[in-house]
Amino acid sequence: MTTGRASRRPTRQQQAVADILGQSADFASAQALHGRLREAGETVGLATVYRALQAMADAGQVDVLRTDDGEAVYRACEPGHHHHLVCRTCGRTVEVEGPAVETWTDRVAAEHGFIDVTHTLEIFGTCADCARGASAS
Amino acid sequence: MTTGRASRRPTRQQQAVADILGQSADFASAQALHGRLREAGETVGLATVYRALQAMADAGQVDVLRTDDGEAVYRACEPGHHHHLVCRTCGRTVEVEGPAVETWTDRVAAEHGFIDVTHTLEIFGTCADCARGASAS
DNA sequence: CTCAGAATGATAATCGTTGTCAACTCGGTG
DNA sequence: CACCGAGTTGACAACGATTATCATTCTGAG
Ligand SMILES: [Zn+2]
Ligand SMILES: [Zn+2]
Ligand SMILES: [Zn+2]
Ligand SMILES: [Zn+2]
Repeated sequence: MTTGRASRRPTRQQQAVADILGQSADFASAQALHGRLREAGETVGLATVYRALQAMADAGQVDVLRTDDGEAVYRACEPGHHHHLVCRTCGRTVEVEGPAVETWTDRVAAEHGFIDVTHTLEIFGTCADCARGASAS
Repeated sequence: MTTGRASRRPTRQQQAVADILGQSADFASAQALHGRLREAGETVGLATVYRALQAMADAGQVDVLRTDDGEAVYRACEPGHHHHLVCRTCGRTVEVEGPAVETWTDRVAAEHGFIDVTHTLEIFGTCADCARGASAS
C-alpha cells in the first residue's frame, strides 16, 4: 500500500527541532529552543516549535517537566521510564533510575485501591561545579 | 517595640481563604477557590486570594503542585514533608510518606555530587470508586 | 503537471498569574 | 475623639506562555 501508516518523513522544521534538542543536554523551554534555532540560522516559526515538541512528547521521544513557575521544559532523553536529577543553578541534568521507587509507588497506590497508576519524580539540587563557584559570592 | 515581630492576626480575607482551604480535601486552583468564596457570600478579591495562597505556601501551611497544563493547585496539608496520591478522575487525595524514597533521592543526588537537594514526587491513578463507576460507560 | 491534504508561520486570542495604585483598615497617639 | 502611618485590599491593567486561526506553502501520489 503506497505509503502505509508508517510515520511520515520529518519536515525540515521538525528535523531542526529534533536536532537542537539532541544537541542540548539540559531541559530547555520552547521559547529558548526557538531562540537557538534563530541564532543557528534556521527559520522556524514559534508555533511550529510548539507543535513539534508536542508531537515528540506524545511520541515519548522527549521528556517534559514544569519549572516552578509553570513553564514547560523539554529534553531529548533515553527511551524508557526514568527520572531526573537537575541542578537548579546551571540546569545540568542526569537521568536516574530507581526500581525500588517504582515498586514502592505501585504498592502504595494499590494499598489505597488505586489502579492505572503513574507518577512523577524529579530531584533538584546544586551540582558540584555550581556549589564551588557560588561559595564565594 | 509596639507589636513585636510575632505574626499579625489574620485579616478577614486571609481567614476566609484559610477556611475554604480547610474545608476542601482535594487540590484546588486559586480561581476555583475564589469562586467558592464568592458562592459562600465572602467578598474577597482574586488578587488577595493569590496573595493569601502564596503567603500560606511560603509558610509551609499549604502544598502546591502543578497540573499537567501548568495550573497551580493548592491544598491544606498536614505539616511536614510528604507526597500525594491523587485520583486523576475525582481528585481524591491521600497524603503518603515514604522514608525509603527520601533516603534514596538523597543518596542518588550525593552520588552525583549534588547538594542542597529537594525533590517532588506525586502519584496519580484512578481510585476504587472511580474505577467502579467508570467501568460501564 | 496537477490537485488534495498536510504543514507552516505570522498574528490574534486565551488564560493563569502578577503588578499597580488609590482606597481602606486598624492599632496606636496626642 | 481626631489623626497618623504601615500594612492590606481589590479593581484593573499588564504580562508571558501557550494555543487557535487561517491564508500560504510544501509534498507527494497519480
Ligand atoms: Zn550546576
Ligand atoms: Zn518512576
Ligand atoms: Zn476518584
Ligand atoms: Zn519526599
